[in-house]
Amino acid sequence: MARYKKRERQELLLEKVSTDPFLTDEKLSEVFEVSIQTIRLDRLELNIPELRERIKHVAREETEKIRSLSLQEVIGEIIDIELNDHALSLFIVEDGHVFQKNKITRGHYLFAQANSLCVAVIDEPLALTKSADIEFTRASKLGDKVISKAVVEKMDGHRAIITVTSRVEQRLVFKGRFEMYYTDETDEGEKYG
Amino acid sequence: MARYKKRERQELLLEKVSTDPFLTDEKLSEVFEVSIQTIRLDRLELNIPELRERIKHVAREETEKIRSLSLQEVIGEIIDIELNDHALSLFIVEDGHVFQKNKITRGHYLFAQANSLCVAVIDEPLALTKSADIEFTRASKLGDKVISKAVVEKMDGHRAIITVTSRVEQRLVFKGRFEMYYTDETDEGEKYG
DNA sequence: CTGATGTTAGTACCAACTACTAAATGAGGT
DNA sequence: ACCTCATTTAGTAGTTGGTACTAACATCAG
Repeated sequence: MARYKKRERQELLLEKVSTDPFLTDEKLSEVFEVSIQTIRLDRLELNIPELRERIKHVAREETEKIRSLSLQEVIGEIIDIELNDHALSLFIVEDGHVFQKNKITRGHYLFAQANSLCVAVIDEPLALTKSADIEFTRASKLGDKVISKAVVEKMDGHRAIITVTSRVEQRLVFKGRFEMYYTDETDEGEKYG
Repeated sequence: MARYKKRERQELLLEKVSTDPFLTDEKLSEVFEVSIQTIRLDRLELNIPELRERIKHVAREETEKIRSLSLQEVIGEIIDIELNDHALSLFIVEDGHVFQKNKITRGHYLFAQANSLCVAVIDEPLALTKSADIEFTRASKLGDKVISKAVVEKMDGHRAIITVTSRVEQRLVFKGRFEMYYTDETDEGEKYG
């Protein structure tokens, strides 16, 4: 392992640090077979913060991601809404949403966007999906911006019919017809899921 | 704000630190109006690690959570599978999967379990959901163990029909009929999503 | 050979600690 | 009021993983 020249080492350093932020300067100096000072100069030039700052950063970032990925009320970001009438949301397909092999979006994320949009558009304390007919008309892929539109067709008593269409650059990727159950009693829930 | 007595202070300390792990001993000593040494004695007695260790811990823990919640290939754990015939999976409803208000499972997680089971049961390089008719028959809740069963009804050419039923303690919570598109060409994907 | 670029050494200093000793302050109990 | 034990505070030395700075090498190209 002949030592790298500056340029090369710095590129590898960036990569190393971003894949494993838990490396001290000392460890890095061993990996690259240079002195600690060299590593520090490199970090200075590349604006890589010190170990503790890096860790703090991932800790904060990840806690936020957790909230936005798993605890969020809605998959996708709502960009327009008229309660009990219609709603629009944007969902950007990221790495975790696709099949690794071919980068095609997993169907259930498109469904999740549509489903949570239906829940959101209904202006009642409790709204649950009762049934749905759905169709995936085209494959969407990593990086796509999926715009989903929900239109409330009918509301009577405790039942709403909503049609959803999702498009990437005007082209339909998903459509569905959702039957929702809703009520103003907050703690029902022994009926549907 | 009269200062607390030891017992009380230590309980509050545990709570404080777990809700916000980014607090230094100095900040904590200000909050509780005691000296830094007192805080350190408390941490010693309660086995609370120092700031840096706490941060390191959340940073590592959270990165794992991310992977298990968002990047997993299958929602739920496959417990039995006979390719092109049938498959069973178990999905335990956790905090991130339910509505906070009433702890009812969001529909799209049940759909995700069924959908990913359908993808898994088909023994071909590429399998995509083309359409589905689904029904949520009962509400499932936080802590429920949902067993999903997929049965391949028919396979011809590039099309498979799969019926899925999901139950919590024998009681049906979800059922669906999935139409899947599949092919042995790895990089198709311009058809469905 | 000289100069620029790159690398290493070394010092002083910092935050946020641990580990330890020792002194001051309570709060009761009799 | 006095003694006592628990609690709190103070202070010192040492650690990790750094920053910031100065100064001394090393390497190579023209």
